[in-house]
Amino acid sequence: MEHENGGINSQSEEEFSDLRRGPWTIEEDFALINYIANHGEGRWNSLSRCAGLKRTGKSCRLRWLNYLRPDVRRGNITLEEQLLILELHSRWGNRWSKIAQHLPGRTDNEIKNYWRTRVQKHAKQLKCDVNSKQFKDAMRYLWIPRLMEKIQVASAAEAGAPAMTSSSSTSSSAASDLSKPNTEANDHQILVGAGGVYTPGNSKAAVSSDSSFGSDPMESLFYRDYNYDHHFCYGDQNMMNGPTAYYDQGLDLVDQWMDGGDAQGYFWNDDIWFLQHQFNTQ
DNA sequence: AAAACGGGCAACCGCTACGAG
DNA sequence: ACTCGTAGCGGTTGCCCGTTT
Repeated sequence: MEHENGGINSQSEEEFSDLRRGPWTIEEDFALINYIANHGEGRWNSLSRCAGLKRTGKSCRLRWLNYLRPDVRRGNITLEEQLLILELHSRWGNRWSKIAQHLPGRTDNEIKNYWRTRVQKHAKQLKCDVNSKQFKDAMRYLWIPRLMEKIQVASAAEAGAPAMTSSSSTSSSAASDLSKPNTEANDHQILVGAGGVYTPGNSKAAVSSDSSFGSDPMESLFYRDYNYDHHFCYGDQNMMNGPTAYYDQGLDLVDQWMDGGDAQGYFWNDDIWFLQHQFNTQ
């Protein structure tokens, strides 16, 4: 591919006759780190020149922000982070930078890649579009509650308490209760992982339709955002049809999972068993 | 053993927003 | 009001590497 940097900021960059592209070398990384350590970041075009790097300012900025920055976190996306990503994406869509602001140390690029490689893969395997109502409902009512339960179980196990499992729990499974046809409880309750029943009346935090977060996004997730009346609908008119509509679609989804489910995914694989169990034992 | 394939991820590209002059 | 330089965003590309055939 020919080099065609047509952006406004390309003029000074064009002065370089031999701009480097592609993967960064250790030497380049050190040069960038050392320069920023001594002079700070910003003014990326001049920074690149002064640091002796034959890279565009853009490239330097990206390398620093996504890889070299001291506080950047790399590696496995935790369950909590997965939950946040799913929830925030359902709220904001592909606003990767905005989503990344709520995951300290994670970059927009990493979150974007996670979404594309993991989440979209599952949608593909379910033979539905990642933006389809079907898939979004699956996320909201099956995947997210399941993730929350896993987080609760993990934290309980970490604290030495006997963990509640999907099969042994009587009241902890969001999916199991949500999967039941139209009941009074389902109209007004969202089960928060293994932590018990959440209703609009027992919110631990003020229930608000405000789309912004408080200081702790995770707290918002657990105690505020899983309020059916105020948040789960997200203005989605179809969801106003209530749990019965959800139930029918949930069954459809589970059928799809059984037919063509993922055999590799981490929690997804586990969830196939979980979902099968939930829908077979009701 | 080697080629083909596919997933994951770093890096690039095009574009917009914004502030300074 | 306009131009220019810069920062930042989201989409896309292409490479690397593990797995499968």
